[in-house]
Amino acid sequence: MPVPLYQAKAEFFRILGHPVRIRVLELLQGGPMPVRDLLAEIDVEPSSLSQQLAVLRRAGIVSATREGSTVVYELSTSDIADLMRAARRILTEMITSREGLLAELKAAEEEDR
Amino acid sequence: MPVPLYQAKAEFFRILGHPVRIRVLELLQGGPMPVRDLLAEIDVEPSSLSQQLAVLRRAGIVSATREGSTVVYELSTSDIADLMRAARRILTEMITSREGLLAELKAAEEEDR
DNA sequence: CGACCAATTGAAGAATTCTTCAAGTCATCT
DNA sequence: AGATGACTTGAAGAATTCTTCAATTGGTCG
Repeated sequence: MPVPLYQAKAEFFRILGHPVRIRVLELLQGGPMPVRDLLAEIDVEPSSLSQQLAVLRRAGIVSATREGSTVVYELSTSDIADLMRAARRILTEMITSREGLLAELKAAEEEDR
Repeated sequence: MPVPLYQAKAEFFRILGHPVRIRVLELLQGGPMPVRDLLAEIDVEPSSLSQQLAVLRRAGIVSATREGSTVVYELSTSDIADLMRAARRILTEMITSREGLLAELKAAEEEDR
C-alpha cells in the first residue's frame, strides 16, 4: 500500500526546507558539481555539508558518484529547476504584495499627522 | 538588509512540509473554504487544524476572513497551484524511476538463482 | 607502507517543531 | 443575559531535526 501522495509531498517539501540544502540544489542546477566546489560556494563546514548532502541523497533528490578522490553530485531529475522557479515566483509575489501593503500603511500614517 | 532569497525559500518550503498543511493547500486550490469544510475533509482535530492554519497564516500563504460565525480561508496567491503541480511531477518522476530501479534489481536477483 | 587530503559517518546535546488539552473569544439563538 | 457552536490560543511534554566534533573510509603521493 503506497504512502498517500499528500504525505510524500509534505516529506518532499520538508527536505527542501533548509538553507544549505536549497543552496546545493540551486548550484546543481548548473550541472554536476564536486563537493569541493559546493564547499567553496556555501559558507558551511565540510561535515555539515556532508550531513545535508546525505539528507538529499536519502530522499533520492540528488545522486553522488566518486571520481578519483573527489565526489561529484548531481540532481536526480532536472524538474527541480521548475519547482525552484515556481517557488521564486511565489516568494517575489508575496514579498511585493506585502511591500505594497506596507506602503499603504505608511501612507495612511502620514495622513494621520 | 533583506533576508537572502535562499533563506526565504528554505523557510517557505519548510512551511509546506507538513501533511495537514499540504492537504489544506490542496483543498484551497478549489477556492475559498470555511474551516468547517476543511475539517470535514482532513482527519484531524479542530484545535490541531487551527494550529496549522495559524502557521500558514503567519507565513502569509493563506488569509482568513470571518463571515458570521464561520471563518473562511483562501490562498493568498493562486501561484501555489503551479508549485503543487511541479512537486507532483517531480514526485511521480522520482517514484517511477525508483520503481524502474527496483524492477532491475529484482530481475538481477532472478538471474542469480 | 606511512602521511595526507577529500568526504562521510556516528553520536550527543541544543534547538525547533508537533501534538494535545484546557481555556478563551466571537457571534448566534432563546 | 445565559447557553451553545465555531474557531483560536497558550502552554507543556514528546518527537524531530540541527549542529558539531571526533573518528573513519577511500584515494593519492612520496
